[in-house]
Amino acid sequence: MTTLVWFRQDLRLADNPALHAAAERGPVVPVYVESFADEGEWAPGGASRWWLHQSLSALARDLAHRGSRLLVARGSPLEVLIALARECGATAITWTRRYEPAVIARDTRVKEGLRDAGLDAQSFNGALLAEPWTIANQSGRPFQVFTPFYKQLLRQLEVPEAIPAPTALLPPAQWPSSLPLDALALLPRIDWYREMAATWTPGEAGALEQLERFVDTALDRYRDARDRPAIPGTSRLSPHLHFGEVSPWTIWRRIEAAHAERGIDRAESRASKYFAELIWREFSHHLLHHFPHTPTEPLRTEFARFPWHEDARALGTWQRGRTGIPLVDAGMRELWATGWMHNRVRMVVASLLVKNLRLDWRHGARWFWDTLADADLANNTQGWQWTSGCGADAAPYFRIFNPVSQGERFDPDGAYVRRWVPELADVALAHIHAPWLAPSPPRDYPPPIVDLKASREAALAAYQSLRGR
DNA sequence: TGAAATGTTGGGGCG
DNA sequence: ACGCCCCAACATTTC
Repeated sequence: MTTLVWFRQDLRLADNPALHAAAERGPVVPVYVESFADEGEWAPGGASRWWLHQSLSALARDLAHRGSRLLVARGSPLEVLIALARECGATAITWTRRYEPAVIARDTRVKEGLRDAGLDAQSFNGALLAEPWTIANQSGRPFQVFTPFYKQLLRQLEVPEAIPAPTALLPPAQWPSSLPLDALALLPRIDWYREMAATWTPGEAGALEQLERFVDTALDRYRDARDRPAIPGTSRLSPHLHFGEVSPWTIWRRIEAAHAERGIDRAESRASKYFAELIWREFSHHLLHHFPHTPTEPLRTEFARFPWHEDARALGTWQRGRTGIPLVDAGMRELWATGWMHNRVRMVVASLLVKNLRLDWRHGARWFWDTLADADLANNTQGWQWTSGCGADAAPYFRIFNPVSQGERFDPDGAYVRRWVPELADVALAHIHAPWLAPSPPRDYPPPIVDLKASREAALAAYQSLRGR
């Protein structure tokens, strides 16, 4: 029996239940269908499209090494898949589930349509440790606070056996026609991605390499080093995870094995900070599934009438990394150059935007969507609502980061700021996070866009106005 | 995964 | 020896 494998955000061969199920039954026809129109306003942004191009091209190579191919098409998945199935005599289709509201609606229609057409359509979980509908609190409702969600997930966690990558894939009797990958025009016409290309290796091999690098060089000191943006103390797996180049289970098993080798007992292993971060990703998907309006609406409804400012100039200054606040500008420039920003710095730049500048969090979420290679609707929505204080288990609104003291705490030698803000290369360490206080501030670096103390107080007052009613 | 203001404690200098 | 003050360090409260 020939099976189409519809690749989406599971761009890997190992630990891929949809591919495995197909390969067990006979010939496999792997296919990617560009159908961004179905994703509406959350079609992939520029950085994500660059990554997707690289990742698809890596997947095509990996498939070729196993005697197979990656077919590329664009348009309505239902029509494309039915046509391809006819062309190559496939009778079944498998894929890995996604959780974005628009995609769920689309996939439901696709599954019905395929079955109406007499095809065997089957979807699998290949992206989450626990799918959103498998976890509920005592009263059967979704969790809205992280810690009880985290504990419940750990309680019911059962690590499945790894599924090895198939060593060979049977080709169909006849390969259907395919577009060349370039026809999807995922790469920008202007070459702005040089630094991204130098920073990342998209694709399954790159993902597994990065996992090994993390385990070898950063896992042991993760708890403290993960907050230091100047050093590679985080996993840097987020874009790989978003595109499914590595499964969360592969990561989980690898970390558990490393802990075991290093004499860390099971309880301590389970309690590790890195696992908690993986489970934040699960929590984000849980929230997006149960509260599908949250990409555009605050979960806490009173925030619908929060007095946001509208200031296109300030937004542009923040986006370009010209706020005059070193840690913020460093982060925004790291994002622009590499398609990624250290998580500690994401919280700081977000706090400045929504609290000190008091711009609507949706402007920030939109900018991150277009510039992050790891842009993920669940994580991005959750992260912005958390910072803004309008989400589930959110930082209270009055929790306002001071980018100067955050810089002093987490970039104590100024290395991160100096790396991304070259105008500050010669500023003394004492003033690196607040150069406007230096005896002679650098001339080519702007003064701060806001007074941190005054804007903090104004933000608190705005928050009070919500509570007063 | 906050910061700043306010309160408390205790060591040490000093008359 | 003692009380007093200062202030750093820490804890608590507030936003």
